[in-house]
Amino acid sequence: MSNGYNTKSKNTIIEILKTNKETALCAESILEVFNQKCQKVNITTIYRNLDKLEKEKIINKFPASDSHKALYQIACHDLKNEEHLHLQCSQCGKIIHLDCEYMKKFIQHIKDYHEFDLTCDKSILFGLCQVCKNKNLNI
Amino acid sequence: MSNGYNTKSKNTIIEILKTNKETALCAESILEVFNQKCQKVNITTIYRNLDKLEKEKIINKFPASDSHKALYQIACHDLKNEEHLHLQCSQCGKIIHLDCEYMKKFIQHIKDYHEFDLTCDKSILFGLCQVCKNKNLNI
DNA sequence: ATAATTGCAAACACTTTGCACCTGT
DNA sequence: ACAGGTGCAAAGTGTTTGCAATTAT
Repeated sequence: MSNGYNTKSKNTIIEILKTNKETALCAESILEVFNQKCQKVNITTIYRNLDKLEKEKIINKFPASDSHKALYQIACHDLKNEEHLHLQCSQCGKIIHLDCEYMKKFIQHIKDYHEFDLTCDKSILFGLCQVCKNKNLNI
Repeated sequence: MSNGYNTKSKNTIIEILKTNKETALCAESILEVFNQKCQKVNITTIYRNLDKLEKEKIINKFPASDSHKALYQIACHDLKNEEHLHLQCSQCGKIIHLDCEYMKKFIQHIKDYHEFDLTCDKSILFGLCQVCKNKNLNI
């Protein structure tokens, strides 16, 4: 019934992910921020809390990608229950939530025409964001 | 200049991936087929050949997905150099190459409006294909 | 002949698990 | 009091690497 105890670790992780809404972080990065913020915590605790938070649908887990690390992000409730796709910059890790007509049409088209039901919250499209593109030009 | 020696392992792997065009396989699955087909080979050899074949652009590697394993597929030259997206059924592993107007419009829109350059050959959209959908209903 | 490929064992990185101890309710 | 959370060490999984032996050209 309950979602377990209300521990400091759990709350701190939520807090960290909330202040990093536009980025998806890996467990290790969350640990780093955690340890700067307050007392040291073990990576195991991070993983266990992330698992719980995912089950509670408070956060969203993107399975290991190019970097071989799973990425976590606070669940996006602005977009309600609407299915939407995510873009991730391979360079800086930033996640862009796609919420536009093109995306909706595209998903519907895949369903209708290709007879394929997308699992949006497990699907990430990789690429390069504007900021990194420009950064690369200046090198 | 050259692409190394022409070994049996390398050719067998290409052969296996060619007879599995519609699916993307992980290293372990390729090994299984390999060992049924002919003499035993080590998983290390599979990985090393896959790396080489990817560099030679003969195969396409999709970074670790939901299953935590990288998936490999013979490069799709039917669609020329045209960028296209891939759908993969989470259940049966089938890969669908998307080649339609909606997809092209969608990619262009992401580029123009969201200022994000997709890396199509690293991006997989997960979901459920028609066959598996029906299979699940009959259970 | 000699450069590339292979097998094996060990290393690696990320993640999970077992168990004794600690904390929240 | 006791269910649930934590730290530590160890194990697990997929992948890579070092090195000596083998194979392709």
